Amino acid sequence: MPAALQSKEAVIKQLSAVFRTHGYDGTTLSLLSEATGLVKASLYHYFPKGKQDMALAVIQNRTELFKREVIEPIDPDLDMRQQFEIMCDNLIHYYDHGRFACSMEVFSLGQSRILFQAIIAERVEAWIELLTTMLKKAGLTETLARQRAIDAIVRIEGALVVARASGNEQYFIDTLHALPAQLLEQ
Amino acid sequence: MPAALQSKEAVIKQLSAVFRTHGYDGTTLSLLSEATGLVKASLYHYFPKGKQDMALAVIQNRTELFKREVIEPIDPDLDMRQQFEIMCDNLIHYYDHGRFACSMEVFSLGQSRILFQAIIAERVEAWIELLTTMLKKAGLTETLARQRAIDAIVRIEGALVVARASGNEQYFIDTLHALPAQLLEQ
DNA sequence: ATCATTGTACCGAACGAACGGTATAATGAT
DNA sequence: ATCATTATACCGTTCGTTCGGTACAATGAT
Repeated sequence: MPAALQSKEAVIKQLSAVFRTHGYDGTTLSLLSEATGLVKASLYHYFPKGKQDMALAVIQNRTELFKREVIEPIDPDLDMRQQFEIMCDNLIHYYDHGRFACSMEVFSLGQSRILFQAIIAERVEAWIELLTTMLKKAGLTETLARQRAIDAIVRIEGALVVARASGNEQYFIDTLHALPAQLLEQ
Repeated sequence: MPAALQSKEAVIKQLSAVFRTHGYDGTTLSLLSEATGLVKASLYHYFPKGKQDMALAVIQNRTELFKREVIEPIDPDLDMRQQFEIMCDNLIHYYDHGRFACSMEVFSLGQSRILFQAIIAERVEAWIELLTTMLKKAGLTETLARQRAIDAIVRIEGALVVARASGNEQYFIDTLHALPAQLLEQ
């Protein structure tokens, strides 16, 4: 068989940038074609069910990337403050310094909201659980840990929106730099 | 002349719900027609330049609504803590209890990002200034006031995203109820 | 070592449907 | 009679999707 011009993961990452810039409904096959260098028919070779398949691949890729590049690199032997600092640095890269929206944000708008509602909701709750566990390890009570976990995700998502709406990515960077201290304060 | 079946503001409010649910690119004239009960020709009678005009009307309506229903009802004689509490209650209604996205969020995605970038960025900055002024009145330093102002907007926008992504509007309500205390703490 | 076969990677052209938008005639309250 | 408003029909374009196919590398019987 012929060698692929680029790996499937490389293709998905380019799809990801388009979906996260234009949203699901705003993303056209032409845009995806332009971004990947593959014509529409070729995209259907990789993703037989079309646009839905591509969006799903992006969601799965983002989920995996989150684990691999945000969570797993955190050394569990460090103290919790340092762990949160590393996590936030990783998040800045994961979200491309605030240049693109969060996949959970864009896929909860329009048509894609109905298509991916369940899987996105699951990811939000899983993230809340993860942060709650970390914050309990840092010594917070169950209740406070959960509150702060939600607040952290709220801040991250909000910072992405504010950065994009204002055209100033610094709002995102600053928010994430402030986060570790805020999570653990008092 | 024949009386309009509904006021222009009523029409715009229905357009608003569609745009804030589907985003600019995801909003079709069919959806807008369905939501308003007006056929396409009628929409073009009210908004000669079409979809762009309608989106612009929504942005302007939201700006005005924000002033009229969020800010102006705040009694400036109350102490600042109470003023923030009223503002947050007003915001819960302004954002329809988290049922729809923020117009600044959706219009900073896809095509509309290019179309409305400037006007949306202006609105974000104006909101930051407004909150900064209020927080200085509450006794905070310029620097801290501005930080907290940004943080408040970040939290509001983030809470809308988390509520929508998780399908649980309570995340929005809870975040807004916690906000007044957080703005003024220590 | 050869070569027909197979499976993967990719593409050109076209599909019906829906898109945003427009032209124009009919409607009906003043 | 006027004129804001709406209905109908239509425009060109682009949408997501599909079909028929080519290019090419690995395979395996000879």
